[in-house]
Amino acid sequence: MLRPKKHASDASALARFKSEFFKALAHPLRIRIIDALRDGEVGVNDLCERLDVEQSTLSQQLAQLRSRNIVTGRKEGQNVYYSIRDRAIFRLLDVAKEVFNNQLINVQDMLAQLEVASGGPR
Amino acid sequence: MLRPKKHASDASALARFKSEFFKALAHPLRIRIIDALRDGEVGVNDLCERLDVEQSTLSQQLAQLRSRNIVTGRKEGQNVYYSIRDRAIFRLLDVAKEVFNNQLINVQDMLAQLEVASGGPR
DNA sequence: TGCTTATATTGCAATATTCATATATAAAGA
DNA sequence: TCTTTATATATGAATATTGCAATATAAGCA
Repeated sequence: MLRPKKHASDASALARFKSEFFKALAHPLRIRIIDALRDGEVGVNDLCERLDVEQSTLSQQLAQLRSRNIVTGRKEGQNVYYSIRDRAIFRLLDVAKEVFNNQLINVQDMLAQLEVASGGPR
Repeated sequence: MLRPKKHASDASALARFKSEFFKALAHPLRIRIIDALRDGEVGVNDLCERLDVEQSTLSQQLAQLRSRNIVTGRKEGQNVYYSIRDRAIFRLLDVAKEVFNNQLINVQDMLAQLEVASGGPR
């Protein structure tokens, strides 16, 4: 063993944190929220209509993105405007898109693949 | 509405697929597996020892990475050697690290933050 | 103060994920 | 063939995540 287990906690801790971060991106609605914030801050009300989801559902997902420091909310009067904290996030999404493109499949195939991967339609 | 709902399925489908992809990275062990494959293919047996996990647990997580086209396994005799399909994955991890660095916190703080974000230690 | 609008949070049932044990499969050797 | 070794898969219990409905909070207005 190069490193005794007692000293491996750092690498493992980093892995835990990284995975927490990716978890923030591991939900369709959260991806759509981030995409909706590409061009700057958007109000919750606006988001709710654009994404066509329940208000409480949106608020919950926003809370997750907040707790992972991905978005930040600015309160103005009764409204709250959300924006992305670090635009490097978009690069992350773009690199991800690149990985998809490398796989040379289109969205239709992606969906079919999705269903295979998850053992059939839910 | 700019786009009627019936035509929004593509963006939503892409979001679903992206989130599936990030789900693959949303687990500490899977991150560690990917990291372990940075320098080329590694046998399952070797991985199992390096990562210090149950054989079946490792095999299950490898199956997830396989089903999402992130790794591929090459069988040689009784052994199976895994490798990363597309090295763009590593760029993804590197950009993620950059996001962490932008937050200007160290691993210790990350862990503390983890516990707050998840509502306390598990 | 009471009313309305915007957002957040709580409670809870449904669903999904994880991990270990046990079992299956497949290759190699005796 | 029987045995061993390597890997994969099935089963099931524990845990985590999700999304809706209901409720709370907070700001602005009558």
